[in-house]
Amino acid sequence: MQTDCRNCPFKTKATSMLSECSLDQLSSNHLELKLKKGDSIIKQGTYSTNVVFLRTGLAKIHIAGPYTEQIVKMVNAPSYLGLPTTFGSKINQYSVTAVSDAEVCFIDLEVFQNILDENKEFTREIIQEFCKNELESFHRCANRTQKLIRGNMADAILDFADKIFKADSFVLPLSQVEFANLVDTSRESVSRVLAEFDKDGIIKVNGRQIDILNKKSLIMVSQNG
Amino acid sequence: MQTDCRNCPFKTKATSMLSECSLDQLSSNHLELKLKKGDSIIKQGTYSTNVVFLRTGLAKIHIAGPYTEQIVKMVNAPSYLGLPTTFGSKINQYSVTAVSDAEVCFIDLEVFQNILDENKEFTREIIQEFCKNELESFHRCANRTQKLIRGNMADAILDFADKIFKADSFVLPLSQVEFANLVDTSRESVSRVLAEFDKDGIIKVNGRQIDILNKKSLIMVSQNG
DNA sequence: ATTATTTTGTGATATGCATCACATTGTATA
DNA sequence: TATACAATGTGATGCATATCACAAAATAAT
Repeated sequence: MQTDCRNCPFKTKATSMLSECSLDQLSSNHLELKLKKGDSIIKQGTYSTNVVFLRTGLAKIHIAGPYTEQIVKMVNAPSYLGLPTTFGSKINQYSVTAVSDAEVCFIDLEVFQNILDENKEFTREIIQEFCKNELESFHRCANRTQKLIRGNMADAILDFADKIFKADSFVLPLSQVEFANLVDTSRESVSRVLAEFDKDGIIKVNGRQIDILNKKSLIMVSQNG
Repeated sequence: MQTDCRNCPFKTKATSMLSECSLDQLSSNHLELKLKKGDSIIKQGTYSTNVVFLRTGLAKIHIAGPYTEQIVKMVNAPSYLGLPTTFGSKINQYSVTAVSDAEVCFIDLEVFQNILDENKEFTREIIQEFCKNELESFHRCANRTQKLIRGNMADAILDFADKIFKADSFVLPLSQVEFANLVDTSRESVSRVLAEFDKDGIIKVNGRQIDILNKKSLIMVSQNG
């Protein structure tokens, strides 16, 4: 597909400053796709030389662990996906799946690399992104294993509210099984703890609709393990 | 301290290809230090605008979790430390401490940024490094929480052997408390499981001296949770 | 050498949560 | 509209492992 990236309304800050030359190269070397909820964006174990730009929508990054599928991260647009894979082994080390309808652009790695080489601002933004991710994963590592399930679930709910939806009412984009895989627990515990939170008046649960009623309590729970 | 980085024997691949100009800049803008085991390299919560190049030695990256200190990663030389902090908030988000004698260079962030801007090869190497780290943290995330303690301890021992020491006999650079913080368990469990592994003839434990006797068994254990 | 302090070994107990089992509801499919 | 299948709710049970409590050993300090 041939779209002019100059007019892409989903550019990140740094992409807006790409040189004309780079924008041209990008325009003529990317494949734009509209995806539906549940569609696979990157498949673990398959070969790939593309970087994926998530223009719109929400996705989950997940890995086949030794026993179950583990969701390691939720990502919302705009964001670049698949860099670790393409810069590394070329075999995807994880899967990415849309959990909402989404639009993505597949960019050839070589083109992406050229753009990096020729646009310092863009490179900085990418590196910053990596830095942020690394810190996040450190914190996740330090939290997840020390807190009890209630704490981790509170964290996850707060993350959805603050980082993903930027609202205290939202529809969970995950089933309880997926939620469990994100929070490192069992499906049953997710069900039970959600019910507890509801009973305690911290959140209101209605199917997958979640309304945070008492954010302070939720934060308290997240801090008490 | 004024040393000529041109002759530094600890350069990484890409650093060897830095432009003359960049090497000059680096030479006249870094502080070289010799550290002893236990010395702090980066302190969580303090302000910093330095990137640290770990020339020689072994370090641990650790974070104050909600309850205990958590070791999120072991790093051996040569390696750059502190990038996520300096590119992000300038307040160190984690601590780094030498667990062996070590040599480090403190490089001003501005200088480091200039070098990134002017040396594509170097930038690529740094990005590759980030990619590798991200993958590692994903895998850690997917493993740690699904495996039982025996599996995680086997993993950690294999990591030390393969990634850190590149030998099947080594002296653990960590106390049992630290080891526990690395593996997300209690000090007591570390003691017990090490004794078990020894009893089963998988490894030989002598104080902190570890000899892997049966690597296949160890790998088996690591895979069975 | 002697004392103090940290590190390690090991039993007994308590508990958070996974697992199993099945009922119930909700949602696609024919 | 009926039927199949997926997602959820909820009790009962078992188990891995954290925690507690000391003893023993090793290391550091005086």
